[in-house]
Amino acid sequence: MPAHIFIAEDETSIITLLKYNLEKESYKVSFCENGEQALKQIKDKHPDLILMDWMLPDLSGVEVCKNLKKDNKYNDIPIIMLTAKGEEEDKLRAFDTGADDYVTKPFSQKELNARIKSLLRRSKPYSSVDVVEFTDLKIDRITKRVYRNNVEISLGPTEFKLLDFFIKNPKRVYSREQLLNNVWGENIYVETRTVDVHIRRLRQAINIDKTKPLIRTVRSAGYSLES
Amino acid sequence: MPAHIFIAEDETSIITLLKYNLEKESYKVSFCENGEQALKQIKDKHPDLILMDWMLPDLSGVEVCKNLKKDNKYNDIPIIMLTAKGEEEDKLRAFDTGADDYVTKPFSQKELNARIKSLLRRSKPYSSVDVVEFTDLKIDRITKRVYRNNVEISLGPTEFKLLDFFIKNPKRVYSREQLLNNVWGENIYVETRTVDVHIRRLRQAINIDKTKPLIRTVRSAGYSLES
DNA sequence: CGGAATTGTTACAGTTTTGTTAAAAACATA
DNA sequence: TATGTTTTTAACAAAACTGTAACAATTCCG
Repeated sequence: MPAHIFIAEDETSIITLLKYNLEKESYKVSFCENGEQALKQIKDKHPDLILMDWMLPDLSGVEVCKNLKKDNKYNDIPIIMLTAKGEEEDKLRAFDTGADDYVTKPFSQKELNARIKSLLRRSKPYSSVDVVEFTDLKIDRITKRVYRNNVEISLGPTEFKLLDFFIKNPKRVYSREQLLNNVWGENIYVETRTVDVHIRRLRQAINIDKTKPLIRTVRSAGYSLES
Repeated sequence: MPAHIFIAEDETSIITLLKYNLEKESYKVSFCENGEQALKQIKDKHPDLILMDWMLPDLSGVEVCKNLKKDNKYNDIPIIMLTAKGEEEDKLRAFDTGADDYVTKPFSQKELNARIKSLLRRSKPYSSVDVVEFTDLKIDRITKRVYRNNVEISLGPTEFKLLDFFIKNPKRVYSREQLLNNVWGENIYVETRTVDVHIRRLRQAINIDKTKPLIRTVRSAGYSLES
């Protein structure tokens, strides 16, 4: 289970470099080149650590940072600010907004890696984001347990990941392709019909006392988690 | 209850400055000017954070750091290295020995304060007690003895470390890689399946009177300690 | 030194999980 | 109602994963 690092940075060359470097360290990496998108994607993907450019075209990195730190759900994600300016004022402002560390461009890859490792090591073992509830469903990512009405339910690994993904954005409809990409992985070839089968297995598992269906089929579009 | 910060630093002028500054921020401050003494006092006082000079007259800061990080009781105390050298090699070595951050002298007081705040915010609650209990299990880190229902159990060194690690965060599921990193060490090459074998040995050892299983297997994820 | 304890590796068996397929069912629309 | 499309369901074989025992290498200790 590699740590997932999110990069918000508008210089393509830096992204490329970072991505190469971090993936070599076997982190899972995703990125985004502007602030609005970054905020959205971070809330969606909930990475383990964020590398954030101090300046971003539309919504500045500082703003994104502030926004995240205000939200209980996301303020535990450590953030490293990437800043081109060496001035002290900026550094302090980075910390003030809630950043956990910063590096000044151009930075040493090795040093960055060390800082990342240090932050990941220190990040809280349990945080509110690890236990997510939706209606009578509860999923604990730390203990890998799932409950319905406080009754534990046993799920296979794929079904767990599937539910975990759905619960991040309940009510949102995902196509089979989206589910394959997010639950199975990006470069894996699996039949789209396979999703149906796992949806069935998940349904079967969470439909303890034939209450509400919870997983909705949207014909010719996909599936969603409903209350 | 203000956070207690310990300073290990041999330049009196810096100590004075730091002390003045930190007490103004209403931290409780204590200090020491050489390595041997520092190590002793740290173990005695168990501060919340340490500012450690990279070079100390007798026992270097690096050595003190290493020593602390090896000890389960103290490795959760965040350490900021104070180094006069700006060279990358030193910085990296600081992180390697387990330091959580470093600043280069001369440093900005404001920046240091920010880094301290960030580290304190992020630091774990102490797992620094000698005797830890979890359900009917008791582990004494000093005497290295383990009891179940007050009956002593004999464990090999690896099994002891394994249980000790599990008991820090009971119920949390750890992957085999995480266990290898935390119990065996970071740069050691051991097959992941070896974990299974030691889990079995630990299970065998603690399953005295066939009570509860205690160690849970989470398929495709790892193991956890359960009540 | 010699025996006991500890350690990491491997192979095998047993079980669970997974993806695929095909048939049945459900749905939408003319 | 008839028809074509989409989803549900069951069954099955392949793949993945874990538990266990046995073994050799190493360390520990009297």
